[in-house]
Amino acid sequence: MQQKKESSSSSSFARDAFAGQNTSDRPPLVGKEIQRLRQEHQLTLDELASKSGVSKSILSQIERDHSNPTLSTIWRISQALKQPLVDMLSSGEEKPRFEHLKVNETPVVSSTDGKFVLKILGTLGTVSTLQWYEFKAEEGGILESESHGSGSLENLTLVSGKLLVISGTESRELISGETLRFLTDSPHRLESLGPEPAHGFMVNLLNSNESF
Amino acid sequence: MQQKKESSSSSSFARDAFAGQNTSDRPPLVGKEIQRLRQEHQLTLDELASKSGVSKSILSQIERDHSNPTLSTIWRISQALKQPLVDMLSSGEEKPRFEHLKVNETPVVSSTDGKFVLKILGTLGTVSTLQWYEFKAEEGGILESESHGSGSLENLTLVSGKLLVISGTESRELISGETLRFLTDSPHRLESLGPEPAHGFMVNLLNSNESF
DNA sequence: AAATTGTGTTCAAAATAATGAACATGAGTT
DNA sequence: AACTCATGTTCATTATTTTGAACACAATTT
Repeated sequence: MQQKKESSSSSSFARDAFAGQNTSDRPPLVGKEIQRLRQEHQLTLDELASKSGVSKSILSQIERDHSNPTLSTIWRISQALKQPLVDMLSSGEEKPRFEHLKVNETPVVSSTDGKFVLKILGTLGTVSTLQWYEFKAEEGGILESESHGSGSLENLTLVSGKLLVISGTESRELISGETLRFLTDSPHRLESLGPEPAHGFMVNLLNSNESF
Repeated sequence: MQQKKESSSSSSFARDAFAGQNTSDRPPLVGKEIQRLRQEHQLTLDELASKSGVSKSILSQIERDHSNPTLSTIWRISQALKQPLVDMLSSGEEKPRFEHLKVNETPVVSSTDGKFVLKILGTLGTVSTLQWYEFKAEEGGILESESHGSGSLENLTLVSGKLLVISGTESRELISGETLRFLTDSPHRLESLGPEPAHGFMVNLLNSNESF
C-alpha cells in the first residue's frame, strides 16, 4: 500500500511529527522513560514483550520514539512495569517541585452574609474527586450544599467552636477537637453555633463516575 | 487486509479489545471524560476538531470508545481542552473507590521529643493513597519523613506559626495562612520555627502502586 | 411543509501502528 | 578465529487508526 520502512526516509514519527525535547507543545516523549523503567526492572525487550503482550519490535521503536503508541499499548506496558500509566506520561511534563500559595492567593468562598468562609486549600485534578478546605464561621454562619453525588463523603474536623451538621434527616453537634464523617449524597448544611467562631478543616471525597 | 467499518460486525474496539467498565485490568476508557469536557467547554465535534486538529469522525468514535486513540491524538485533544493529559486518563483509572471509613481511632503520632504532634484525621482505603492530618508543633519541633514514593504529593496549610519545609535540596518557609504543595518522592523534613507553635493541616496523596 | 442549518454518525480510502520473522551486533566460549 | 548466545533493530505483512466526504437526523427558518 505504501512504504514505511523504518530505515527509509519517509515518515519517522519522532522526526516528522514532533521532534526534539518536550517543551510542552508536543506530546510527551515516553520512550526514554519506558526504557529507563524497563532497565530498572532488569528486563530485556523480549521479556517485557512477553510480560506486556506488546511485540518487542514495537517496544524497540517506542523506546526510540519512532512510533506513536496507542493508548492500549501504553497501558499494557505500564501494567507490565507496574507503573501508573499516568506517571509514565507525566515524566516529561515536569511539575514544579513546590507550589507556594501566599495568603491572598488562596481562593476563598463565602456565604452570602459573609459569616461562613471557606478557604479552598486544594483539589485533586479537575475532575475533582477530592477537595479540602479550611473553614471559619462566626456564630450563625451557615453553609448549605447540594448533594455531591452518591457515595460522596465529607470529613469535618473542628478545631474550635461548635458546629451543627445536618445531612438528610439526621443531625449531629460537633465540639472542638472532634471529627465527623458523613455521606453527602443529599443536601446538607453546616451551622456555627457559637458563641466563639467555628474553625476547622474539611475533606471531601466525591464519587468519581456520577452523573450531575 | 482490512475491514473495519464501524457498522460491520468485525472488530469494534470497545467490544472486542476491552469492553465493559474499567475494573483496572483494562486500559482506561477516556470517551466519557472527553465528551464531558467537550460539552463543558460548549464545543461541538466540529469545533473541537478544528481546535485540536483531530478529525471529528475519530473524535466521535473516541468519545464512544469505539477507537483506541494514539498518544498524539489524546494529547492534541487534551491541549484543545486545556486539560492536563494526565488528568484525562486518570479519570477512569485509579480513582480510589471510596470505602466508608469505619473506625477512626484518631491515632496520634509524635516525634521522639514530643514537640511535633500529628493527629491522623483520616485515611482512604487499605492501600491508603490519601491521608490527612492536623499537626501542632512547638518551636523546634521536627518531623522527618522518608520518601512516600514517586508522584506523591504533600499539601501543607499553616494556620499559625512559622514552618520550614525541606524537600530534597530545596526549602521554603511558610507563614501563617499560606499553603505549600510539594513532591515527596524524596526524604523531607518539617520544622517549626516558632516562637509561637505551628498549627496546620496536611493532606498527603500517595502514589498507589509503587515498588518499595 | 420544504428548505436550511447544526450536529453527530458512518463510509471508503489513506496513513500508520503492531506483529513475527529475519537480521545485525557484540560478548563470551570453545 | 569460528561458534554460540543474548539483545536490540529492521523487514514484510497485517490490523487499526485517522481522515474527509457523505449521510442521517433534529431543530429552525422561510
